[in-house]
Amino acid sequence: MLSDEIVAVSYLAHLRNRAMREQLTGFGVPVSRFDRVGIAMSFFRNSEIYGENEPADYLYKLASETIRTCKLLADGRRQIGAFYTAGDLFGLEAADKHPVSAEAVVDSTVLAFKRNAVMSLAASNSALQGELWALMGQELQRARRHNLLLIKTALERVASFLLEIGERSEINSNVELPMNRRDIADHLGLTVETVVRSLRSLEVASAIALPTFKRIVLRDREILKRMCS
Amino acid sequence: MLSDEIVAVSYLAHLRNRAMREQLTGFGVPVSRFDRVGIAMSFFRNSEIYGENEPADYLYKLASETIRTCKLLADGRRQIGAFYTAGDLFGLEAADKHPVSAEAVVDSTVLAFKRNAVMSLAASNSALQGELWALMGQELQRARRHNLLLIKTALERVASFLLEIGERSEINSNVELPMNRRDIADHLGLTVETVVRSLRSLEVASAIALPTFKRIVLRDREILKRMCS
DNA sequence: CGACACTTTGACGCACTTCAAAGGGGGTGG
DNA sequence: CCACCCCCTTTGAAGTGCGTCAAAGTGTCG
Repeated sequence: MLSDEIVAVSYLAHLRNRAMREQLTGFGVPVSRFDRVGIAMSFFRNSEIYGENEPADYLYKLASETIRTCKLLADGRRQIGAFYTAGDLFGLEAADKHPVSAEAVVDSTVLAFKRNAVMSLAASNSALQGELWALMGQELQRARRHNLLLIKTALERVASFLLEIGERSEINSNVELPMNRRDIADHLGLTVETVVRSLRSLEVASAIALPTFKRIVLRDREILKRMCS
Repeated sequence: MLSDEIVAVSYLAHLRNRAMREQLTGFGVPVSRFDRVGIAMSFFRNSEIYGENEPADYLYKLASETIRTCKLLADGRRQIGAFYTAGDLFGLEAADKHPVSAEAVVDSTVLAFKRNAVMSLAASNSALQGELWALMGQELQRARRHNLLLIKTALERVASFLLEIGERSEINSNVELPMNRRDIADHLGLTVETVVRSLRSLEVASAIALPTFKRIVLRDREILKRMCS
């Protein structure tokens, strides 16, 4: 049983564990077999959940808010591989070390699962195994789509990015960005200034509106789609 | 048994099947559980092994030469995701469609395996399952490393590329490039001209030598490493 | 030998970066 | 509640790395 594996990873997590899991049920977070067990942990914004090359002993499910995975180059350039939102699983690696680090974009809560426990449970549970397989597939797809994005022009990258995060909240067109311009820039392989100018030019083209820094209204997704490539 | 699944995928493959498998043993191709079964198929250079969005019914092991995986943008831009060399497995997807196409860079030979057969065999064979899991992990790592490459400068990209293909033939520093400049450019997200100029400037820096179009001598890997970022 | 595809080189233009400075917004303390 | 500060965002001007276009050079195959 996975529940046997629950240990106090941090004192904070230990204290808040039960209360948080109870809170989580009210958050509209998708429910799966992962939700019943695992250690609830909170992270302040910009704090590190795990670092590059650290042992990948845990697998995480994001309970609330937003996480980014990063890779740093020697000269300080930063690559944000992906943003994860509530309900997403992250931190699963085929190798035993994390090739990227994970940080909280804003104050966030995760459920942590012992990798060994999950993997050994999967050995005898084909449904779980399928879930993990699908997860790896999604990660691969995500990485490949990002590759494709990185060969596009600045405007195309920003438009693609907006559509991608817009998909997650399809119903209304108001998108609340959890990350700042620097995060977006490092995700798209651009500078902050270029991101800003691209957003502005999308606004001029009536594709979007920018009521505040962090809120974007997707006024015309068709224009955005046409600008994607 | 997988051997039951062997069918004639193409007439050519059918005819050459046995003879090719016999030839393959002499090629120094790494041997694994995959080599005993599967359909040997040959492809002329630039011919397509499978296309984007085609059903992913087969998994392939490259017996000889070189394969590239491609994605095309609407306006004709091409992204080469990866090059595969003899012994590599490719074409395994979590989804049931190939998200990228695969083409032969030069005349090449592959062994094809029914995906269903491999997957169902893996269900009862944990060693094979581990092999497939590791393969997905490699693909993910490859994609992520490529992401990182695409945020670098032209010179850094070319240097990284040379070191990567240089790793495969570590012993001597003579690298025989199977692909042309356009393939390299489309892999690195650059133009042919920029690739050429970067190679020339690496030659001027005494990092490499270019005796012919397709042969590159890695004269100083330390310089290349320093130029990687 | 000639046709062809690929590679290389040069000149020029542009998209994005860099550098600099001004313009909010939100939080804290008085 | 206002004032101040800090961080983030935005804008402008100038620089540059890479793309584009054009043409010459090189290897290969019939």
